[in-house]
Amino acid sequence: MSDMTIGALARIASLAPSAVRYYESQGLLPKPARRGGQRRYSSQDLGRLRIIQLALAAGFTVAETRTFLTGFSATVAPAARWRALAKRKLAELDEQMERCSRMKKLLESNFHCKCPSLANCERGFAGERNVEGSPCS
Amino acid sequence: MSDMTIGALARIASLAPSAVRYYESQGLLPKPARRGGQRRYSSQDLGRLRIIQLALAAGFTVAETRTFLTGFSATVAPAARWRALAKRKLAELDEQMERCSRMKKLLESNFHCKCPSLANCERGFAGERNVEGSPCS
DNA sequence: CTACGACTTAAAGTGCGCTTGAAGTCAAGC
DNA sequence: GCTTGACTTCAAGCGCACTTTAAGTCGTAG
Repeated sequence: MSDMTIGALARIASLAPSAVRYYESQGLLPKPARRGGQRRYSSQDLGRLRIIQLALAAGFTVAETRTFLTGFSATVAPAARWRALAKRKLAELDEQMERCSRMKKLLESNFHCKCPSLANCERGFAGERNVEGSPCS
Repeated sequence: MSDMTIGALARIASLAPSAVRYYESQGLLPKPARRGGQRRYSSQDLGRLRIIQLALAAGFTVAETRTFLTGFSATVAPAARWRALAKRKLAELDEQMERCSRMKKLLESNFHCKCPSLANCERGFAGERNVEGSPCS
């Protein structure tokens, strides 16, 4: 599992080698050991990469992700700032899940009627009455 | 509620007038009536705008959102295609909620220990052992 | 009449998260 | 020795969702 090239690591994580280099350039991944000028990665690096992928997929920016991975090294109270950011992001994640849930409901409410679009049939959307001409059953 | 200018509509929806014009240019909003050359919006337009905002916030692209709003007008089986896309997006929304949930757990697991970063303290992350030197309690 | 603020257009610019291109290096196989 | 393929760097390019800029129009108040 250890001592992977960037190509091998990228294949396992299902992303492009260029993305891995980009993460390194942005301080998300540490500068790895090299052999013959080429980067070599361990399974620990893979673990870290998976955290990065999860964070980015969950909507974190590269800067936020870096902060969570590396902390606030330059401040007087790094842990306190970390917790403050974490708290904010936890709230944002809740909001995002709520939005996804609402969008799901909107889609589902239209899925089982005859309307081929949300524009004609808006039943299920908060407070909206059916638009005239909607083929809603 | 009806007969709003673009500025009024944008203020209510908490976005920039330029964003509303952009949505119109992308076919998300219909071309509104005009008075003295200026766009006038109804509360129905506001309803549609709120759907757009929800869809985009939930991770839909502009093109996907347009499809859900306007349907597939040029195909032989619009409703069938609409349903196929809706089904795919419902699955994607589930995945996104799952990712958010996993990220929340990762953040929470680190929130209550002494680590000021995820890099040092990775407890709670699937399969990961504590990194040596981690101040994890 | 003039000044003001909010609107209009089309085109160019921005920020983010990468990707691509060009030119070069390295190790293995024939 | 030479080719091959995967790697290297750095800079430029891309797609998306807007935003900004420049120059102009409209309706109201003074």
